[in-house]
Amino acid sequence: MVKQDRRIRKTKAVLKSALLSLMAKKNINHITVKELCEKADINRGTFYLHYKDTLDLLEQIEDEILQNLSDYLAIPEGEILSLSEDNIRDIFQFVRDNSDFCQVMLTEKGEIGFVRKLVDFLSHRFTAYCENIKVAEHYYCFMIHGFLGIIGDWLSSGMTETIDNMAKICYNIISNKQKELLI
Amino acid sequence: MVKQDRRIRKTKAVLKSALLSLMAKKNINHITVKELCEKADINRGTFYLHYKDTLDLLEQIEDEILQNLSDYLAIPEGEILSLSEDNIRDIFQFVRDNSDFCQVMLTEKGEIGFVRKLVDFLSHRFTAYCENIKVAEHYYCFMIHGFLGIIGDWLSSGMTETIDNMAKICYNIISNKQKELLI
DNA sequence: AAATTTACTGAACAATGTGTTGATTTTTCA
DNA sequence: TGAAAAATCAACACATTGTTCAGTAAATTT
Repeated sequence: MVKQDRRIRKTKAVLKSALLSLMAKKNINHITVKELCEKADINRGTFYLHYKDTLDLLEQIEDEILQNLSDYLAIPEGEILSLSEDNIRDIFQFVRDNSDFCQVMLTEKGEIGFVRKLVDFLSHRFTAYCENIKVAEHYYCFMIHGFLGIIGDWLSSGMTETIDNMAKICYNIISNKQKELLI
Repeated sequence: MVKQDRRIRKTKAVLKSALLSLMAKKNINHITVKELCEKADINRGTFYLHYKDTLDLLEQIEDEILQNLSDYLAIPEGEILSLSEDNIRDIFQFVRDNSDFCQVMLTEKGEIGFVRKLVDFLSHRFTAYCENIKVAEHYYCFMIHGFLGIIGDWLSSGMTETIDNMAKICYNIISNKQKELLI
């Protein structure tokens, strides 16, 4: 993909940050193109040059974040990851590095469509090593939703716990280390 | 709460089913009061007699379903439930009995606010029996999100698996019965 | 550095949806 | 059946939408 004109990059960036800032305060349903453009200090016509509506903008932001996560995890072609403590820690790190976005999208302010996209993404990268595929699918569905649930809680509570602690807690739940879990 | 006028009950019922039917096809953002009322064959003024906007209607539907779930689980005052296989089965049964609502609200069409409400609801009824409160909270957050994730998948795939099977799979994951899980 | 291309602006526009009103009709329920 | 409550209908001022077009500013190319 060829590099975009600097003006376009700038326009998209301010619209992105304006939308996230508005979404922190109100539901996406109640955000109009008009107020978004006023917040971003962008002509309304310019918005329509790039996006269909606010939801279209939101979806492009989502896709961008997923691409960044994909680059960040940097999985060699064809390989798959396990839910190791290191990998879990990496994901917590990514969430904190993108907390402006994640704080909005993975908590009560967010949009269920993105959670679904994220689940699909993670499901395809973290795969089971057991033979019974059917149960394995359910198993990973469960683990990834549980993992994302904890991430959501961590974000909602202002990310006060350390990343190391959170990764340890998650890993212990996933690998069922009950003893370590209850200490 | 005193029984409502039959006309009001009827109005609310048609609006509810019209909204769910529209939400199955398009995002709540793109549903206007006008088209909702046309679908429900209700005067637009009548809608505003009862609701502020479409989101207000949706939230009232959500609260009603949560109340029904609460009645259905019928927990004696002050008691708490465990994530037993029976309790899990009951919840699957409730989801199937209310599949018109759940199919919309617990899959990609849904609204994240309801998932959050449901997590809070379930978290308060299913509580840990270990002393370390902090970890217990995370533990139950994880388990309930995982559980709801599987329910969402089950709904998305048309509820083909039997309730007994789903309950068994969930229970085995939660109680970490790896052997049964992999059979 | 000049020329060319591209993006943004500002203003206007018709079209559509919103939220409310008041008078009238219909339905409920006691 | 008669009083009360709810739904209807039409109308309204208002806001947002999505598009257009001529003019301006900024970026890229040569």
